[in-house]
Amino acid sequence: MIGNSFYDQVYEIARLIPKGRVTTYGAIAKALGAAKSSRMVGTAMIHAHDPRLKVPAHRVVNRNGLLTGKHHYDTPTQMQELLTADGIQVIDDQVQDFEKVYWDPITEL
DNA sequence: GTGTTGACCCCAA
DNA sequence: TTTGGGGCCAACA
Repeated sequence: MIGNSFYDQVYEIARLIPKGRVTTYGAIAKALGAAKSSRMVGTAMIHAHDPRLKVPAHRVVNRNGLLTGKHHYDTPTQMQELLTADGIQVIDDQVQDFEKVYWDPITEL
């Protein structure tokens, strides 16, 4: 059963994020035609914990490339380690070379 | 049913 | 640099 809710659209795009790349909440919201609803993208990610969704929430960061949602993981380093495992350098909750690893769902999709 | 909060973003002073 | 305001809307008390 595939829903068409805003959340499901967010999850759909999040799954398309290539390994070793990241995107932002705002970019996803904008790609869905709801640029001002970027907040909802973040809220949706909280629900993304459900393993059935298979959403790589760790590849979604805020506009500054900062890991704002890391506190929602089991451990404060979980998100950072997942990104590092993807080949992304993360120092002090900040994605390094953010411009290079940034994946724009609008341009790339 | 109302009020507050929040993994955000943009703009102004 | 920090602070404040507006917008969006789901989840929660």
